[in-house]
Amino acid sequence: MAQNGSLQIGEIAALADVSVDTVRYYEKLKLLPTAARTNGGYRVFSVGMADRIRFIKQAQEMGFTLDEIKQLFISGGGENQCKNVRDLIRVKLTELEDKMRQMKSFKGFLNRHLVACENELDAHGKAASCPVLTTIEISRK
Amino acid sequence: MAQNGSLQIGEIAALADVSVDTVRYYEKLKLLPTAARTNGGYRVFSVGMADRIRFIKQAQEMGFTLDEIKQLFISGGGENQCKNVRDLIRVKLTELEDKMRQMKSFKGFLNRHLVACENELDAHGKAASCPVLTTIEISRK
DNA sequence: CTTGACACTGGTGTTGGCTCTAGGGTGTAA
DNA sequence: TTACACCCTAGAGCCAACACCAGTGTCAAG
Repeated sequence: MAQNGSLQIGEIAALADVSVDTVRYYEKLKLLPTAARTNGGYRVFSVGMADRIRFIKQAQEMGFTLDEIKQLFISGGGENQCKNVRDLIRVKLTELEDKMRQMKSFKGFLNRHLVACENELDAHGKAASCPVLTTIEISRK
Repeated sequence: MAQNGSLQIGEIAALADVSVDTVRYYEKLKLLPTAARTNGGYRVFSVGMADRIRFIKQAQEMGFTLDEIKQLFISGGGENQCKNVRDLIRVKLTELEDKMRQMKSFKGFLNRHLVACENELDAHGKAASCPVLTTIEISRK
């Protein structure tokens, strides 16, 4: 609506696929810079802010908390800013790699159970007794 | 303490690396079978329960909610029990694969920034202006 | 100059997954 | 027989990350 490529909160929220509440919340948490205002008191955003919000969302999906993401943005400032960011990214990368390894092995675990499940179903149909449940100690009352 | 290889709540909690509150909480949510009691009213657990608790914790780390994990344990019962578990595992597997793909691309993203960071540091030392922060729109006040 | 869509603030509510507290009982060891 | 570590229950509290609400203001269109 506004010229200059500047958007109001509803528009940026739609672009970034979040709610307006979320945008205000992120501003309050300093995940976004304090937005400028119109005379009427409406926040105005540059289009690029949508990218930043999407970045936040993606990082979140990767298991980062909002606080950690904020650290990534702030990370001390000053002389060693770049170094701090680098260190943070390194830590996050190893965490990510760790988690991926874990997921891989858990995937294997689920896969093995899936196969067992299907064999049992082939052999006994609907009434098959589930081999997954018994494996995970369900039966030890 | 107790013979028979049966443990009390503090012992099983330590084994599974969770708090006693967590164990009681899981029992309340039916993630664990209702524990037997001593005359004095103390819960008693078999050693194997620690495995089950650890399974729950791991599934949780993989992004499953406690409720979903419960579904895995219960999943209807009766005739189609095995089929239900199978279907659930299938859904979870595709979710897991999805997430792993996402993580891989996010890892690449972080890696690229890490490289940029290190180049900048090589070139300008401590005072390097961080290329990550500017990229993610931090500078657009 | 009113209507309707959108925006504002401050506050409360929600969900998941614990965590803590109060007030009490159990059990073994000195 | 007292000390101490552990256990019990019911319920309140807590944190993250929003969602929702009331009461009010803004503003472009007709």
